[in-house]
Amino acid sequence: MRRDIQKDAVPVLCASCEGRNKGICSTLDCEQFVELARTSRKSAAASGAALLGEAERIDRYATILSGVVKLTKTLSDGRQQIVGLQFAPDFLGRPYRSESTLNAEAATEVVLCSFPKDAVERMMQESPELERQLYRQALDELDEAREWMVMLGRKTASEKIASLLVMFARHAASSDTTGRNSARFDLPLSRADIADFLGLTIETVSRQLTRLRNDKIICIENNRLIIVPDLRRLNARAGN
Amino acid sequence: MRRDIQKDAVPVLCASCEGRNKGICSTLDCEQFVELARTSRKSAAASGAALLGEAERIDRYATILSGVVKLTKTLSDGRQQIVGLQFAPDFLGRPYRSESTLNAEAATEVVLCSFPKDAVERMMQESPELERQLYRQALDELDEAREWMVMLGRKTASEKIASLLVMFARHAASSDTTGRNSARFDLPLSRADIADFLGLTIETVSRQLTRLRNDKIICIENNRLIIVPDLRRLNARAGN
DNA sequence: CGGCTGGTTGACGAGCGTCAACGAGCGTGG
DNA sequence: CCACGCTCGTTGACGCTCGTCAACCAGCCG
Repeated sequence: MRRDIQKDAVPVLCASCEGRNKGICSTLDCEQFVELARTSRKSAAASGAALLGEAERIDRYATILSGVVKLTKTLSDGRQQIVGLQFAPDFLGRPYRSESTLNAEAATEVVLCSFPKDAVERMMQESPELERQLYRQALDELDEAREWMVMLGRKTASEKIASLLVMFARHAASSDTTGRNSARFDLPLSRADIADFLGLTIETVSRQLTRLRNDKIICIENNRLIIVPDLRRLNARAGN
Repeated sequence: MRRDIQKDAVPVLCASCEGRNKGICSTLDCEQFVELARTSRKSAAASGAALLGEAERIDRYATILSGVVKLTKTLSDGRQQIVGLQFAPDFLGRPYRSESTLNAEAATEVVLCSFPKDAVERMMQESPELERQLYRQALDELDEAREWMVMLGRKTASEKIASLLVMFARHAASSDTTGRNSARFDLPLSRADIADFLGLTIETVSRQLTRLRNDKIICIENNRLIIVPDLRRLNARAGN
C-alpha cells in the first residue's frame, strides 16, 4: 500500500500537463523548469492509498494534479485527527525536515507529480520566487489550520458540519459559476473522514447530516452528492 | 488600549539588545542590520494589552524580546479560541496580507522590537536568508498548530490539561538544566486563557488542575507556580 | 447466498458545559 | 483601620450534548 506514489510512473510530458501553469511549476523559469521536469514522475493513487507515513523518511516532494489528499495524525491508542486537506495544485511535503510528522493519504483518486527532495531543495536555494511561493502556501495553510482550531475548540457538532459543507461548497464554487447562492458538489470524504476532520464520531456526523436534510437545508443523493439550495441558510448554521 | 505596541518607544541600542543574535536579526548581514535598526522601535506592553486587532491594518512587524503573546480568534457570539502562543524570539506578523485575521494580545508583560512593514518586506526581497528564516518559523508554527488540532479534536479534558503543562514544562526546561525529570515554572496564562487555549471552560480547567493536584502529579503555589515532581507521570496523562 | 463495507438510527450514559454560590487577594475610599 | 467592590479561582448541583454500544439496512463482490 505504501509507496503508491512511485508506481504507475510514466514520463511526464509537461507541455500538456494541466499543472504547468499552476503550483510550483508556474514560478520556475524555462531553464529550471526543464531541469525539474527531467526528474519528475507522474503517478496515480487510489482512494485510501497511503502516500506518506508518520516518522517515515521523506525523499520526494510532489504537487497535486487532481484529487484530494488528507493529512492525519494519530494518537497511540488509535484516535485519529485530520489536520489538513490539500487540493490541486498544492505542494505536498515538509521542507527542512527529514522525517514526516504526519500521514498523508489519498482521500479520493489522486494524481501527483513528484520530484526528488534534493532537486527541489537545490532549486529553492537558487530561486527566491520558488521559496516565496512555498512560503505563501505555508502561510495559507497556517491560516486555515487556525480557522480549524476555532472550529475544533469552540463550535458545536452541527456548526462543525455546516462549516465543513460551506468549505466544500466554496471549493466547488471557485471552479464553477461564481456568486451563486446555491451549490452542488460531491463530498470528497467518507463519514469516517468527516468525523476525523471535525473531531466527532461517525454517528454524530450522520445524525447532524440527517438533521440538516430534515430541515431542508441540504439534499443528499447517493450518500455523496450534496445539494445546497440556499447557501445563506447553511451559512447561518455555521457559527462564525 | 490598542496601539500599546507604539508607546514607550525608545531608540534601540541594538548592540546591547538581547535579541541581536536571535530571531530575524541573526540572519541579517551588517549592512542590512544597520538599516533595519534605524527604523526599529523597542516597546513594552502590559499583560492583557492588545497588540493587534482582527481585521486591523498591519503596518508594523515585530520580534518578541521577552514575554508571551497569545493569538486569538473570536466567533460573532463571543466564543474565543487561542490559536497560537508565541515566545521570544519569535517574529510577530503575517507577511503578504494587509489585514490581520486574528487578535494578538500580551499574555504576560511583553517587550517587543518593531519595524515598519515595508522595511521588512523590502529586506525580504533582498535577503533570501531572511525569507528562509521566516519560512522556517511558519513551518514550525504549522507543525504546532497541527499538534494542537489533534489535542482540540481528540483529547479529553484531563489529557488537554496535562499536554499543556508538558508544553510549558518543556519551554521552561529548554532555558534551564536539560534532561531533568522534574520541572518548575510559572504559568504564563490565566485560567481563562488556558480554557480558551484548550477549548474548555474555566470551571473544567480548574477541576482538572485540582484533580492533578489531588493525584500528587503537580503542586500549585499561588495559583500560578507549578511544580512537577515527575514529568513521566505527567506525560502519561497527556495521551499522545 | 453470505460476508463485508459504509451509513443510519435508537437507547443509554458519561463528560463537560451551565449556573450559582463562595473564598482569597487586592486596591480604593471612607 | 475596616468596609467595599472587583477580579480570579474553586467547588457543587444539574442537565445537555455528544460518545458508546448495538441493531439494522443498502450496496457490492465473491
